[in-house]
Amino acid sequence: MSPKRAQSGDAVPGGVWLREPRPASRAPALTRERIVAAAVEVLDQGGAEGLSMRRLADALDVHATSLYWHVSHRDDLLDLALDAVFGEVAASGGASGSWRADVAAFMGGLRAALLRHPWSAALAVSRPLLGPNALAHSESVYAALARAGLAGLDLRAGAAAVSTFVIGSVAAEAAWRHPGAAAARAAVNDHLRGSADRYPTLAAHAVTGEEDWATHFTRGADAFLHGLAVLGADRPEQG
Amino acid sequence: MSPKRAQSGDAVPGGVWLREPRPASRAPALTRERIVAAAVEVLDQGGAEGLSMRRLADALDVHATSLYWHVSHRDDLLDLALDAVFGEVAASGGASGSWRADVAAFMGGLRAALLRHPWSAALAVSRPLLGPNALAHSESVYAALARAGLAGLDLRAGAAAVSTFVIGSVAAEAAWRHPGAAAARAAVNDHLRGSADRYPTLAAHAVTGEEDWATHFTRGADAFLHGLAVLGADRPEQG
DNA sequence: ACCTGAACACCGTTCAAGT
DNA sequence: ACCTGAACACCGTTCAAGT
Repeated sequence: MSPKRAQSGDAVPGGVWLREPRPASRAPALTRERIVAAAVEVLDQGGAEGLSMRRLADALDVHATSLYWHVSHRDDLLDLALDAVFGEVAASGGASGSWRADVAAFMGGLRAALLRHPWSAALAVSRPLLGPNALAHSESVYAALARAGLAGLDLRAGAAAVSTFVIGSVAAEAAWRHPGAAAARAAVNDHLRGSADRYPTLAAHAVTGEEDWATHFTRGADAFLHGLAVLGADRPEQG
Repeated sequence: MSPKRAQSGDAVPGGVWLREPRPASRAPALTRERIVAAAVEVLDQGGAEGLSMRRLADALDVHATSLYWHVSHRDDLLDLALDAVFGEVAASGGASGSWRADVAAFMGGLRAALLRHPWSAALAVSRPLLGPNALAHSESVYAALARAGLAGLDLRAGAAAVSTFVIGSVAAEAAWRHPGAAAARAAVNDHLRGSADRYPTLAAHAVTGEEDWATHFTRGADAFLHGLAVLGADRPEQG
């Protein structure tokens, strides 16, 4: 628990033999990679608000203030951890012939990675995604949409919309995946049914048992990709 | 600054005249409405992380612990403030004849309200939107999409996608609207141009001066609504 | 019913000091 | 170069007490 190592030997006679020699290569105990890996683990267990500098330091058997040598804010930690999640997205090559199938695959891959780390989607909406892994993913989407005929502002809008849709969907899904979500959903259904006069359409159509998030997602993505295809066909060249 | 009122009179002779009589109607100093209004103001000034119980209490000339009589967590405050933002969305009636025009109007109205309170979109992605104003907005969207021919799972997926797109877009936009965003954007552009080997498509197409968020948004929304129209036409009836 | 005040167990971050 | 330890200015939340 408390970070201690045998360093300053007490004056015990013959104590040399009991002490480790100073390591020759002096490899730093902490590295960015170790810190980020530990941060992802802590985040997986306790969510974003469970990641404190002290708790992370504890997990690394180190003092909280030591982290500041490798990282300048807590926010940096979050950004690094988030990019690590983007790094888990299967690269899945690229040109399969159909840009639409490629983009759908990218979206599905990102969704899977974000779902594996339920804290990540909520974070991704509000932070600029500029890490190397996030950029690599962006590059793939841009390339596929360019093949669809999008360019300039349309291309940027399309790519942004794709990310926004995936990340936003997972964030919503993750918000409903906590323990006790079933009870919460039942309470919502009761509330809607009881307010059928104020929310008639919701009472009739929004009430549901366990939602099927996966087809929810693919169906929305389908609609979306269809719209993008039309956008590409409508404006074949544009700066 | 510090919350004080003349209550317990010191034993000054004739001091009765100097003290206010105990107010007859004993109206509570704090109400939920006052608290929420103040919270929105504090959030507008300092963002989500600038809202602390103590700071909010200060703004209301009250002790921090007094807030807990009216509200049970800080999270409640955030949810209430968020629903207040949804309350700012112009109701804009409904049936204009074209469901698509109606949904586009709802999306634009929500975007405007969220942009007025830059902290709100990032919050909206990760919290269930169950306040009365959020539900009223949902009801409008559901009703319009039902007129488009969507039903059952398609309707829920479509409505969720509409909200997700709007809220996610504003969150991204808000993240780029801080002071110094221009410098940040320039740095990003430099970085992308310098990494043209790794991100060729980004270097060619993602680099831009000041982004035009509004047309960015409407173009994405257009593509999206087009896809939803197809979804409605493809599956005219479905539970 | 509504507000105060003290208290508890935390936070992120700094900075001088050690090795 | 890298880590420690003390310190500062905060946090959310509880609970008994006042009126």
